[in-house]
Amino acid sequence: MLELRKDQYFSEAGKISRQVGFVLDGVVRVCYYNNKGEEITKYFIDENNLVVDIESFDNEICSSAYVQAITDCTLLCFNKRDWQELLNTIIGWDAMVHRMVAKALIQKVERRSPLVTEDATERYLKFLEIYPNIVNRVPLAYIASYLGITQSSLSRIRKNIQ
Amino acid sequence: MLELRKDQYFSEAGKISRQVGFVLDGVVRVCYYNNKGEEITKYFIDENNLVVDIESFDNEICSSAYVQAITDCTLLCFNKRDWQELLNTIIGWDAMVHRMVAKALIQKVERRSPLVTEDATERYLKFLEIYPNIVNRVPLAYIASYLGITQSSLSRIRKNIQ
DNA sequence: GGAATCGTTTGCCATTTGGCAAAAAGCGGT
DNA sequence: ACCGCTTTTTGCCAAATGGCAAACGATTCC
Repeated sequence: MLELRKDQYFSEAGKISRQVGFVLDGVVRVCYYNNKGEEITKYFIDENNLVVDIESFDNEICSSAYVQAITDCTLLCFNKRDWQELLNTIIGWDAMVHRMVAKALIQKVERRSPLVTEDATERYLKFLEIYPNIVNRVPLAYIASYLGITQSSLSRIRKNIQ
Repeated sequence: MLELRKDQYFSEAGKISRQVGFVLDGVVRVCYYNNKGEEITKYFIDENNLVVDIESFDNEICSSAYVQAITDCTLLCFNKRDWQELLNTIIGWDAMVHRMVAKALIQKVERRSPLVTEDATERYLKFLEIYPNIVNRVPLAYIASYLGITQSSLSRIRKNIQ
C-alpha cells in the first residue's frame, strides 16, 4: 500500500520501473518531455486501473516517462518478488495478467489514435467520454497537454461548448 | 501463403478476423472511417511484421478496422487451427507470441502518441523516421490520413522540407 | 482578512492548416 | 506518341489554433 501526495512521482524517466501499482484512489498521469521541452501528458489513470511501465518492468530497462500523482493517491504496490509470488500462487494469474496488459495496451492505442485526426473540439469531447471522472479533478493544463493543444485554446473550446 | 493485390482487403470492419498474417512482401495498412466518413489510416505494416486484429481474433468479436493491401503483397497466413497447432508443437510459442504482441502494441502507442502533440511538419518527419521504407511505395493521401492532415498540406510540407 | 500563489479566461494578432478547385505531373494501355 | 485516369501540386481565401501578456478567480497560508 502506497500513499502519494499530489505531484509526487510513482516512477521516473531514466530509471527502471520496479513496481506495479494498482490505483485504489486518486488520479495519476503518465507524462514525458518532448524535444522542445514541452511537458506532454500521455494518459491518465484513475481508480481500479493498473499503472506500470511494462517494458521497463519486464525488461529492466530505463523508463522513458514519468508517472505522477495529480491528486493525492492510494495505490496497491507490488515489487518483482511480490509479483512472482502471485504468479506462483494463483493458477491462471499469468494468463490473466497477459490479458489485462494486452487489453490496457489496446485501449491506449484506441484512445490515443483518434486524437491525431480530429480537431481540438472533438478531441476534448472524446476526452470527456473516455475520462468522465477526471475533468474536474485535474488542472486544465494537463488536459490540454494530453490533447495536444494550448490551455488557452482549451479554455476557449470549453466556453464554446457551454 | 496468401497473395493480395493492391487495394484488396485482408480483413474487414464488421467481420471477425480469423487469420493471423505475417507480411513477407509488400505494405499493408489498417484503416477505418470516422464519424464524418473520412478514411483514417491508423498504421502501416510492412515486411516481417505480424498483422492481426488481436482483439477480434482472440475474442471472436467483430473487428472495427479494415486491413488493406496498399501494394501487391505476400503474406504467411494462419487460421485458428494452425495457430493452435503451433501452440501445441513449439515449446514457448505462447510466451513468445505474448511478447511479440505486447511489443507491437507498445510500439503502436509510442508511434501514435507523439503525433497528437506535434505540428504537421514534425509529424511528417516522425513518419519518415518510423517508416523509412514506405514513403515511396504508398500514395500521399494515405500518409496524410495517417498524420491527420490534408493531402494538400502534406504536399506543401514536403515542398518546404525540399 | 490580506497577500501570495496557482489556475483559468480573455484580447490581440500572427501563423498554421483546411477547403475547394484548377492546373500540372505521372502512369498504364493501346 | 496519345489518351484517359489517378496522383500530386498550387492558388486563393477562410477558419482554427498558437503565443503572449494581462486580467480575473480561486485557494492556501500566515
